[in-house]
Amino acid sequence: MTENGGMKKKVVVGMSGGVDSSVAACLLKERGYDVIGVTMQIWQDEEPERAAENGGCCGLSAVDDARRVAQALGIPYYVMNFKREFKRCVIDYFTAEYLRGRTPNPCIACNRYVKWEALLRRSLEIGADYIATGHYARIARLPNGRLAVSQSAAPRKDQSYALYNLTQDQLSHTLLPLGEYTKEEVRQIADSYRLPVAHKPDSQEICFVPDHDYAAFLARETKGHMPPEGDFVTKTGEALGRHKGIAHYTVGQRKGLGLAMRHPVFVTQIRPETNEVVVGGEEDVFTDELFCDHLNLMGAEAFYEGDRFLAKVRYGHQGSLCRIERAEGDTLKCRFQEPVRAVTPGQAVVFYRDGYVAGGGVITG
RNA sequence: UGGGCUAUCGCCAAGCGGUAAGGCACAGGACUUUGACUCCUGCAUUCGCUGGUUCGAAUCCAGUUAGCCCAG
Repeated sequence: MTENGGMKKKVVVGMSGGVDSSVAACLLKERGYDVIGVTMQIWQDEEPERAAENGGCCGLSAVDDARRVAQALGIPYYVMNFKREFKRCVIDYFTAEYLRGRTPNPCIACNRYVKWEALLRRSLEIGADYIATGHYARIARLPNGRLAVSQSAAPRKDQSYALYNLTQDQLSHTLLPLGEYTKEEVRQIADSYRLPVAHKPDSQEICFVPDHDYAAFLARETKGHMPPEGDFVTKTGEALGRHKGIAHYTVGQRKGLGLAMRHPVFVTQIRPETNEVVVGGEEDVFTDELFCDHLNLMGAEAFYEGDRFLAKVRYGHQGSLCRIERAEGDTLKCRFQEPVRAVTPGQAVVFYRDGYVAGGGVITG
């Protein structure tokens, strides 16, 4: 017996070796799917001893752990190499954005282009009907007929934001089995099935920059061709000191500026044209309007002036009410009811309505 | 060269005879499947230097050094 009436549906589960994706595979198997475990090799070092220490969502202990889980579940398991796609769609994008003084979100790019494009394509090629991941989010069919990612049953852990850029076609081939569970429940399930990764710590930070030093990573990627030093200035143009190069900063940043003022100072703007980093007080980092481009329509078939949404400006943002002021092509402008902190070019803005993702885009200013 | 002022942690800055506030910066940790933000913890046995007065001085006195300002 299966949930899908008769024919066993085949699903490829992207297994990172962590608890979440392991439980995702486990749950799908329980529900009667024909489950195949796959770990994507995307950036890891070849030397296992070095990579083994990296616990990230895509770390390398990854492969060992994922294989063990697959074995425990009795499902076939493969490692697929997507380094090429990852380099092009994630790392190169990540680097280019920072060099432009913007702040990328690599997880979103990885989801859209590596997991849900490269992995999905190859999964379909080997006869799968779906791919699945351990994201905390759900997928719903809306009254208008469109598919949309909706927020997880566990609000604290909701990861719908990172999936806003998926297409209708991609969603139609996607299962997110963890959407109804909380992190605690997932760990309990892992425990009850005696999965070897039940108590593995959560991943964090950028998977391909495990030491958290993204500036050093950029320097390696660019072979030292980093944007030059420049001035820290106030919004009125007063020079306050020297910065290390625009790639080292992001809007809203406080730490690492080395500026000893009477009060904390934050980056309020990065100006690539003049190589200036503008700083100001806490109040200067709030704004009530936002522009974005590369709009991806998900639950909404279009955006119109006057539409109201709850907008998230970064992963983990609780969301702020806003109203669309202009929508042209795949760009739009919205205004927030209350000022929002650190609206940052390069980051994604995701528009929610009734808990589902209506769409989202890349912040331009 | 006279006269005045100021010298306290990397920066700003309390302190005014009773045994070194605070802010910024910085470091470490927590939080976090992005960058940030936020939170917690740490951070001058010592107050330009040398003497003196005092039970006791960063705080008073003398000298000295440095910087600033006004006279020249």
